[in-house]
Order: sequence, then structure tokens, then C-alpha cells
Amino acid sequence: MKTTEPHQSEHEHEHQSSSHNHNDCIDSALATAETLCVQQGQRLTKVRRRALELIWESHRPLGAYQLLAKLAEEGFNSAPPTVYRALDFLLAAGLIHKVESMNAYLGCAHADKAHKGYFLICDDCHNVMEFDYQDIHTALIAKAAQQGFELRAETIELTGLCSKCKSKAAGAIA
Amino acid sequence: MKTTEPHQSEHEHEHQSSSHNHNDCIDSALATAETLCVQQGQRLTKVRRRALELIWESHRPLGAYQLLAKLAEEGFNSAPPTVYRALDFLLAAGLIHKVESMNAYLGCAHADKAHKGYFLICDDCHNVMEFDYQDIHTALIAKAAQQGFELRAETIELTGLCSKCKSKAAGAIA
DNA sequence: TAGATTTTGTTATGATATAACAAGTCAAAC
DNA sequence: GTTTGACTTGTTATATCATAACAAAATCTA
Repeated sequence: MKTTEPHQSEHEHEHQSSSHNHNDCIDSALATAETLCVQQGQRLTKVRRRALELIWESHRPLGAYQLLAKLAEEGFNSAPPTVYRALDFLLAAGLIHKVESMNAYLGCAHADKAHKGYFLICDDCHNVMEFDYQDIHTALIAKAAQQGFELRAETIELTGLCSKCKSKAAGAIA
Repeated sequence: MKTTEPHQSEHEHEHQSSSHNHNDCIDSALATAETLCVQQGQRLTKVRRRALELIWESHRPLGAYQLLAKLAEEGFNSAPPTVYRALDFLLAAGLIHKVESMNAYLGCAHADKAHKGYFLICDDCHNVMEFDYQDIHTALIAKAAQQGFELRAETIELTGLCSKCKSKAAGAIA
């Protein structure tokens, strides 16, 4: 494994960090989304745009029906296909990820860069940190190729205890 | 990444390989299950044992309700809790894995060895190959630790085209 | 603006999973 | 060998996640 690459950690993005203004993330994500959609001749309609915002406003992965409820509150249609269509669009555009082990959806922090969505999911506070790790990606491609397997998509979801909850747990014992 | 370990591929297990007798796998898996349960003071009851066999008899991951239908045919109770209880037991005992991206369950080929369930899932034929890859595991632990994250479980599900389906696709074009 | 394409509305249903509590089974302690 | 307690299973109901199918509306393009 190469370890000489610079910036291997540059893509970390912690949702709900107390040290960042989440509004900036949302604004940036929406701006990126607009740009990408225009570039690709895709229509970021009202419901799609608002769905994306709501996903970003949530600090943790949002379930489809949670999102649907929020959309319904705002006057959008409240039938399931509404939300699943929006989610399908956003997933296809790479603007969100689905966390398979939670059946929930999360804003993608770097939709404009080709990347894989790898996640660290805290069992305790349920916050999710997306990370990018080119070395893992490269190793997985090679491993798959050994089996004659051509990789198309990767679901990498790691669960455990985040640093905050680990400290909290340690404090509780002491 | 260490590359000097021998046998880094020794755990590959392809379900539904034409070149192996799947019955041997089932027998072996069941024998291992019996042993493990006895060792751990767990009861491999009729329904749990039969559920495990049925999962193994299926050549690809089996959905909970597919399994429930098979159990019902054999006179077991046909209500969902029956199958989910069996699945929960088998998962907790490490005898099966859940493939999150498919909502389906797969026999674990090496329940007696500590390992992580990593999967290659063919988009075309839907066969699943479980693989073990210590180097990835080690790298992920290290990566998580960098973020102060203590890893507990890993969901690694890779989708794409298996070698057979790749050949088939190439043949169709030619 | 006509026709084609895409998006949304609407109704219904399918698929996956759990809650809650009652009844039965088993094994160890008495 | 019966009681006791833990574990397992039965049963009913419901929660949660997702899609099919077709009609209506909006938007793009020629």
C-alpha cells in the first residue's frame, strides 16, 4: 500500500461537528449541486432541491419517510413516490449517499469529485463521518481483480464508537 | 500493507461454484455450528438448525421471507418473528452474515475463525463470494483510529461483474 | 404551438422488520 | 421428581422501507 500520497485525509467531513458552521456546508453543497445539474443537463427541481437541503440540514442520515414528512409539512405531496423519486435522482447524480446498514440518506460532501462513500457510523450517537481513502479503494480493486471480478460499486460502512462517545463512556465508568 | 503473509486468499469461498460439492459445505457448516453452539452453551434448536441449513442450501443470499416460506412448507410457524428470531440467533453466533445492500442472509463459511465478512456481489448473476482480507481490515482499523474512532463492525460489500458474467457479456458483444 | 420528454400526482401494494405479551420447553436446584 | 427460572416459541398486530402502474401536468424542442 502506498503511504506517500499527500492529503490522504483531506476529504474527511464530520457531520455535526461543533466546530464548523453547518450552514456553510449546506450552502456549498447546494451550489455544487446546481452547478453539476446544469453541467449534466439535469433538472434540480423544487422538490429535489428542497429534499437535498433537508438531508443536509439533518445532522445525521435521514430516513426516506422522515424526509417525506418534512417535505409534506412544506406543502409537497406526501405520497412515498415523491420522496423516493427525489432520492433516486440525488443518488444518481452523486449528490447523496445511501447508508445501507441504516436505510438512510446522507449528503455527499464532495459530489464534484469522483470518490467512494466510505462511512464511520457511531453506534452511540449515530453521527456519521464520511471518509475517502484512495489506498483502500485501490486495494479493493486489486483484490477483486484477483478473482476476475470487475468492481462497480462499494459499500463500506464501519460502525463503532466515535471519539466523543468513547470519552463519554470512559467518563461514565470513572 | 504487509504482503508477506502466506495464504492471504485462503478464505475465499465461492457459493455455487460448479466445481465443488455444495453438500460438503452444508455438512461442514452444520457440524461447525453444532460445535460452536455447544462450546458457547447456546441451543441450536430445530428451527434454528433448519434455518441455517436452508440458508446454506440456497446458493445465493436468502431473504428473510423466502426463508420463512421454506420453513412454513416444512411445518414451522409461518409468522415473521419465527424467522427473524432464528436469523438474529444465527447472526449473533456468527453463523451467517447479513448482506445489507440486499437485505439478505448468507451462510458464513468460516464461523469458527474470527474474521470479517467481506463480499463480492455480482450485479448480473447475483452470486456472492465471501472473501477475507486481513490487510484491508488492518488498514481500516488504523484509518478509524486516526479519527479517534473505535471500530466494532465492518460492512464491506462490493458489487460489479464476476468473471463468468464478464465473459458472458464479452461473448454477447462479439 | 405541436409533439415528445420528463416530472409529478395518485392509488395501491409489496417487502422488510419489530413490539408486546402469552404459552410452552428445558435444565438446574431444591 | 417437582419447582423455579431462563430461554424459546406462538400469536396478533403494527411499524418501516420501497415500488408498480397509470394519469395528469410541466417543460423542452423543433
